[in-house]
Amino acid sequence: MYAGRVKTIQIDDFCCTPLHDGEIDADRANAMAPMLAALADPVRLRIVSMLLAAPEGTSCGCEMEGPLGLSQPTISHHLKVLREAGLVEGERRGRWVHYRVVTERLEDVAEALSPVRALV
Amino acid sequence: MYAGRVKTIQIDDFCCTPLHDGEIDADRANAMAPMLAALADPVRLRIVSMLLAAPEGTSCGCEMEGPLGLSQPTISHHLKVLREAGLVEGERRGRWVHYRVVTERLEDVAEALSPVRALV
DNA sequence: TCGATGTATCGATAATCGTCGATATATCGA
DNA sequence: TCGATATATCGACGATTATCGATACATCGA
Repeated sequence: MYAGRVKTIQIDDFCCTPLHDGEIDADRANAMAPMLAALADPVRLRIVSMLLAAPEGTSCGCEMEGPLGLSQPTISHHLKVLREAGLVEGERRGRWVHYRVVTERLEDVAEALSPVRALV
Repeated sequence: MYAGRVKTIQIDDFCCTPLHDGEIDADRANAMAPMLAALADPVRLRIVSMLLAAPEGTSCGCEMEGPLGLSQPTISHHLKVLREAGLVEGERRGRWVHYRVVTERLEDVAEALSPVRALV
């Protein structure tokens, strides 16, 4: 075996091998970020959790003002963010709009974040 | 909030049963939101994914400028956000800092977002 | 039709965020 | 010690965000 000569490089004179995209490339990252941003708020996390825990998985927005301690426009804003991220859906029933979590979307996010599954 | 009186209530004159906190109460929501916020950025998602895909699960920051197309201060900023969220750790090796994903933390986030597990 | 109630939108404000250039700090090789 | 390289911090800028009061829209009961 030759002793060295591959170049006069020191073995410590580089940091690491080149990086490449992993499971998540630029396009996927751009698609996922808005969903995570929609969840990255304490109020919206609680909304999602409350909806999941509601008797039939649905509730109207008017029930949320009390528990969350926020104004109606603010809650409407948060529901809109969640809706636009595809994480909840609203269905009008008379005066009220019943919201439910789109569990498939939520699962997708959870799945994408699971490093174990990403590595298997 | 109920629209009707508890007494002379019409069967259709209320929207739904009262809401309570689900799996995620206010404290937990406040604790989780920063972790999700750290992940709610395309650049940081790619950093995490690249680290997970790196040969030994680690890489120095200097390898990221090229693939991400961002300046060194910007990448350093994103790594700091991920560090402060507990999602990555950095270990100094000479001139370089080798970063790795704290997979346990990432699993925690994924777990908390999985509605199936939350309901079982 | 009218008044009451739930929801959405508008406009404003204070706070946060992503990005960069300039600069400081840390480590190595010479 | 000095110069080179990797990383962190600082200061600034434009963009986005969370929140609210005011207001518009939608639906119901009377």
